[in-house]
Parts: sequence; structure tokens; C-alpha cells
Amino acid sequence: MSLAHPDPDIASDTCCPSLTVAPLSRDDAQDFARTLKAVSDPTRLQLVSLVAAHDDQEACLCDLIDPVGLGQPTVSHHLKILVDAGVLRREKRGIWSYYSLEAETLSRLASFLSPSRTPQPD
Amino acid sequence: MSLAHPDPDIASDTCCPSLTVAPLSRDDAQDFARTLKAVSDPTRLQLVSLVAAHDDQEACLCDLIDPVGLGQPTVSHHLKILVDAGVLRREKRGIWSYYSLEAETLSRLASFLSPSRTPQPD
DNA sequence: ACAACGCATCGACAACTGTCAATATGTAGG
DNA sequence: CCTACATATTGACAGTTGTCGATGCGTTGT
Repeated sequence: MSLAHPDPDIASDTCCPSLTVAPLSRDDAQDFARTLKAVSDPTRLQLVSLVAAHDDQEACLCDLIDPVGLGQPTVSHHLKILVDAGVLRREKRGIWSYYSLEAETLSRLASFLSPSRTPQPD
Repeated sequence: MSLAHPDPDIASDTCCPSLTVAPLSRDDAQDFARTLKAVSDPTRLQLVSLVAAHDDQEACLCDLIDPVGLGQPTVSHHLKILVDAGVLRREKRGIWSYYSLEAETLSRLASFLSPSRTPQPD
């Protein structure tokens, strides 16, 4: 959760932990694992890519059901997981739920995984 | 698997797919999901960070058991998953198994997740 | 009010996952 | 050989996960 909603009160010395720089604390590891788990499913990766590639960077559930080829409750369930993880944002307009990208979460994940210094010894 | 071992024979138009650029094919989605799943576990994240932060960017199993606080078979199991995913490399020297980082896999993951163009419309 | 529609939630079930104790494998020293 | 040691594999078990059908909940139109 703190990944998606960083709390300014937290003044620990680990401002933006990186995977390959120092040993992770248990808490940081669990935090990043939670977010990574949300995107480590083929259907959810497809959903994120479909939302990102859609017209105004947003799509409603009905736009996503056919492309992934699963039932409506299942797609809704996957979208909820992505929203809870801070990867997608949901906005209800009328009858429809529109999903859009929460870009910062993805970029935070990317910089977390990215090896800071190209570690190629010898 | 093709994430860790890209095959030059594959000459499709998707050379290095990105999450936020175009809809993912089912195959690409499964491929990346497999690798992401390997690192979406708190213990395995800790293991990767421990290996990366260790002296010569490598560590043997015995170095990793205490820090993660789990049994030897469990740690060995997690390491196998990371090796199979192409995140770590294993090298047996004498009695010990030394694990080191396969940096390219992580950086490939990072650039896959990274939003290519900061998508902040309106 | 009523029916139709889009979406979320619930309950159930098979499949997968993380963990451990026990055991196997392989290597080095006496 | 036999023992000691580091690691890998196996079998088992509880907990989690992805999927579906059925149902519930708001919103729109008639």
C-alpha cells in the first residue's frame, strides 16, 4: 500500500529502495512483492496494456472483456486487483466504469527493478 | 522462457514489447508474467537483493539462509525459481553453489514496465 | 414504476504456491 | 570406504489464486 500511497510521515533512511543496491528490509520486500504480484498475471498484463493503448488512455470494462476472452466477473475481479495495487485508476461515469493508468506506480516499479549501475564485473 | 533466452529466429514485429505502448499478445503476456511471478514474492526479492549486495555480486546458499530466516530446502527452492526465470545464475564450485545476478533479465523487465512517454494527458 | 443494461460481489471449486521434515545426491578429508 | 558437510529433491499440507455461475446494485430509458 505504501508503494501506491507514500506517506510523507515515513522518514526512514530508505527513501526509494532499489533491488540491486542494498538488502531489502522485510517490509520493503513485502511492499514491492504485493505490487509486483498484481502485475504478474498474463490476463492483468493484457488488461493494463489494453487500457494504456486505448483511445484516451482509458477504457471501460465492456471494452476489455472481449480482448481477454474471459467472463465479466473475472475481468472485473482482475481490474479490482490492479486498482487496489495502484496500477490502475477507476472512475465511474454514468453506467460505465472507466479505467486508466496510474503511471507513477509502474515507473516506480521499473526504477526499483532497474540495476542502478550496470553490474558486469570482470 | 524467451524472456531469458531470446531466440534470434523470432522475427516478429514485437522486438521488445512494452506494457504501455500496444496491447500485448497472449504469448508476450504469459512470457512476462512468468518472469514477473518469479520476483513477486517477498522472500525472493530479499534473496535477489542479498545476492546483488554481497561481496563479489555472488553468494552461496549458506550466506542466504540466515538473513531470510527460512529453512534450507525452502531457500533452495526459491533460488531454483529465480534461476529458472533467468533472474539469477548458479555456479557450483566445490561443495558450494554460488548465485549471482543475471542483470539483463531485470533490466529487460524494468524497461518493459517503464512508461515510454510520460502519459499525463490534460 | 418497470425493464434493460453495465458492473460489482458472493460462493464454490480446481489448480497452484510457500513452507517444512525427511531423504537423496554429491564432494571433500581421513 | 566412511564420515561430515553443503546443497538438491521429494512428499505432504495449509493457504492462496484464477475462474465461473448466480445474484445484487445503481443508472438509464420508457
